[in-house]
Amino acid sequence: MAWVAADIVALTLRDGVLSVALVKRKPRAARGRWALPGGFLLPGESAEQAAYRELAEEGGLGERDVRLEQLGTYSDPRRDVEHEKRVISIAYLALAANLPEPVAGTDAADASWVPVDQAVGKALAFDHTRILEDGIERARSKLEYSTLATSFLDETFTISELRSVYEAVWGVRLDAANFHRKVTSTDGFVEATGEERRGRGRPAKLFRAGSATSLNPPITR
Amino acid sequence: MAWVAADIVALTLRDGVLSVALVKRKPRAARGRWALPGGFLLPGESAEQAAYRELAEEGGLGERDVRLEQLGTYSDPRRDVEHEKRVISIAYLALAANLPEPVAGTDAADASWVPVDQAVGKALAFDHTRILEDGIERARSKLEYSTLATSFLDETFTISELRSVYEAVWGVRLDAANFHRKVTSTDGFVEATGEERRGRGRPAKLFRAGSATSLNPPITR
DNA sequence: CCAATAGTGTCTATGAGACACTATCAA
DNA sequence: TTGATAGTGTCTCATAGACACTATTGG
Repeated sequence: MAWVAADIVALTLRDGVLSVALVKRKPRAARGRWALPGGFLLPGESAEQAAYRELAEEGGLGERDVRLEQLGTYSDPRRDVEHEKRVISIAYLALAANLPEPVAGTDAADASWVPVDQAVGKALAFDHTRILEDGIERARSKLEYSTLATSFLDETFTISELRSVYEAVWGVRLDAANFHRKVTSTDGFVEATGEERRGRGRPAKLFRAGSATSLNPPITR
Repeated sequence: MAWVAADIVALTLRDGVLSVALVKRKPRAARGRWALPGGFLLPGESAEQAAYRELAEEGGLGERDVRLEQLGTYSDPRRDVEHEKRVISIAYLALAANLPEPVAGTDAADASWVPVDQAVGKALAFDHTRILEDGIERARSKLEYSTLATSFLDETFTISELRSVYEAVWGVRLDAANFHRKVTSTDGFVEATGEERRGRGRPAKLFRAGSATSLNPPITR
């Protein structure tokens, strides 16, 4: 018998920096420490439903705004010695665009977006640093062979914005010319809307996410 | 509060056919139905430890013989209506070579290897058909970009044997010449032992698994 | 005009796949 | 010798990446 929690690695880009939602805990266990948002499953609720519920409570996000994917389950009996009962955590990866500042719900004294480089350096509660690292690595590798990158963007976006997702998550520079050709020539990755966006320089065509979910060939890191 | 089980999709090649270990259940819930091997976590035991314990009990396998990888956690509240309490399952994928016939342990009236095509057609207990399908798909896709295929083979093997793993798991024919070149020219995938194996035809050089775990570029399906 | 950003052309090197060919054994 | 299996050579086509170039805007 164990308590089952759903915890969430919620990633977004803030000013071009990959950031994760963290909350300052209010419950007795690990009170006052920074942790991933999450909470226990309610009776009759699946872990995925619990994750969506937590996202709605702490971030005001509906199912349409966010892509959720199961990351893994953490069940080491020593992972959470501060609870009286055994706790296992089903971790989810959530990606979304322009997430609002998270709100401190009933279980949190504070909540905010933290650049991932800083977040992995913080001493997070329980084994959340490990979960966070696994989530970042999952996001990095899924960019290669899936269309996940578009989840970080609004419904319409330019190719430059899509490229900057890759550059922010991977921490590399990509050749703009080759990236443009590759993305637009991959069937189902993006589709043109016919609109344009003006700024400094030549106006950029706008695209929306296509129907494909996996990329073949992949975008190489 | 929930009961937590570890269930295992244990795959091996039997006469060139991808097969999965199934047990006929003896416990009250779903008694007499075919299911994946598995069982509840003991106090103080992680899910991974529980999975290894079940493999040892039902297959006589040590940690060295098998590669274990977490597949996912299944937590739908209706996934297991036959139990009185809620049960969630942490599923593992296990790959091994030449597995012995599984033995019926305390929780099983019978146990055997079943070709995966037959197994997905059986009405397995709970949501085990879904878990099995996820496990097969995971194995198929991991062959592409990891060195997982060598887990299906003995410590030393020929390139033809390695190729037949891909052919059995993917259900395709691969060009022997190109496969040989690709595998031997990928750093760290296989390393020659200097030995040979004789049979009909030209003797085949023997190899063992190299130190690499990920394949770049991948083997394409 | 210039700076900035978007997007195209083009060359090269690499690698996948087709398939002809050579090598080495058992029977 | 023949048939079977292992392994190499070689050609073609596709594509990734480098980078020069053109296109279109704001200031």
